Amino acid sequence: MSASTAIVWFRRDLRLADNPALDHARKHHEHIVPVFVWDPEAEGDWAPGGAARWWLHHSLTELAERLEKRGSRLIVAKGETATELERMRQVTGASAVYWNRLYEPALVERDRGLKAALRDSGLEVRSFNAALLFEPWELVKSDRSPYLVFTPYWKRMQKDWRVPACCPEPQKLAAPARWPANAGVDALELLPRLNWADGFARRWAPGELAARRRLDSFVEEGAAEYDDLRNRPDRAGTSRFSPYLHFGELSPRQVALALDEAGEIPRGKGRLSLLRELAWREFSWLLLFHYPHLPTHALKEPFQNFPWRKPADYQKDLKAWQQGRTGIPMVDAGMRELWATGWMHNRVRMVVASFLTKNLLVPWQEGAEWFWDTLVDADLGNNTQGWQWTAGCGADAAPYFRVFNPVLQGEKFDPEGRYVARWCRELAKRPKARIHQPLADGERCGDYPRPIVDLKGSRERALEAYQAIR
DNA sequence: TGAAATGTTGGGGCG
DNA sequence: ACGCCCCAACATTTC
Repeated sequence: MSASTAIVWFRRDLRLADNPALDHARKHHEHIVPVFVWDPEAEGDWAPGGAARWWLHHSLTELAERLEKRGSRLIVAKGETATELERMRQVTGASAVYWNRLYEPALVERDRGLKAALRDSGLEVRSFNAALLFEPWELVKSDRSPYLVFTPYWKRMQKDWRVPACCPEPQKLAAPARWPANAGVDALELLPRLNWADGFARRWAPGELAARRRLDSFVEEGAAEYDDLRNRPDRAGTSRFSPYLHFGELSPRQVALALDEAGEIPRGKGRLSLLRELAWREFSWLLLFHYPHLPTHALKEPFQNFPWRKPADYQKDLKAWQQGRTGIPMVDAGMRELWATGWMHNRVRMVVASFLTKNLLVPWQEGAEWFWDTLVDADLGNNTQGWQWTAGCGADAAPYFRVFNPVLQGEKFDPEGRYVARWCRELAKRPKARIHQPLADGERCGDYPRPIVDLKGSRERALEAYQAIR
């Protein structure tokens, strides 16, 4: 081991365990400089939204504490990444920069340029995989083109499956001779100015330690019932891993390894079900990597001609949807849960997305943008692919004529109406049997709004719109 | 990871 | 006992 210094550039790999860039630095260098650079301009239209910034603030704060406990620091900077890294390199005399890869199209390009520039200036630069079980270029069809249908992709992943290896968490990180200036996390001003995020803290504990607790309790308690309960928004049946995975406080390798190591009994059928969900995540990133225009453009070409309504026509409906005031109980419950907690149950995401794109004929990009700003787990791969899947214009998407009926979905997955009653308090005193129904003519229930569209009529309108591009 | 319309089957009530 | 009808339950087709 040489007495050299390495910069470890943290991005969305905000953990110490199973962090290959950090692990590599620790093995090959004496001194480590952990760095985070806030450079939202580099992310183009997809810099973290409001809810994600709240999460990021707390996650960085915790990471800084954890590093301090190990004799190190998190150097936080704000500005153009290349400039900041160069400045830190000069102060510390670092000879290497390491990071874990990101796959957003804008960042892939930025990082490629950065890597070349840093190497030209004489630094050793290496990047690693910390975010995915398989790289987007690893699992492709034999002609090297990406999979466009999930099932064959999933089969392929199972065929190539290997129990993942995780690198260890360092207990001690040697400080450099000289630390660069540290702006600190607060200087990034990531917290919302108003008290919007107060409810987030009641629901969520960001950070690596909480992530690991979540994983442990899932393996011990959640996994066995996951297969049965994951579609039930009225029960705590999902993994709730999504924000931890997005920020890299938890790696998919750690999840898969924990499930592989757990015995048959505690994990039940949950192991394969959860791995399947991880596979969807991988599939989403694969698509985005190979089709960089996906966040704004439908994968299926004919959808360029889809007769979406125009902004002037749908603005009011979009607002009602965002505020959870559509008059459709299941939809409003979901949108209110999102606003209050920065998260929405996946089943309900599909319901509200189907409602926006099909019943309201609002372009899916509007929904994707709203989710981007309000979800703590907003993730360009998952969000893009989820919206395109629901809108019917993506890879292996639900055919356009699959229109979710929010009343039936509610009756099926929230059978006692407890989810709706929780988020739409006005409806809590309604007879259980009718709780998922929109208000009937003349019926009143507090100030709960009348339905902004007729479900049957708008469904037919959506099917007619589909005829236009067939 | 749909919903609704349409088709089929079979049990039971009834003359 | 038998044919007829009704309709729930399930299956298939269509969007």
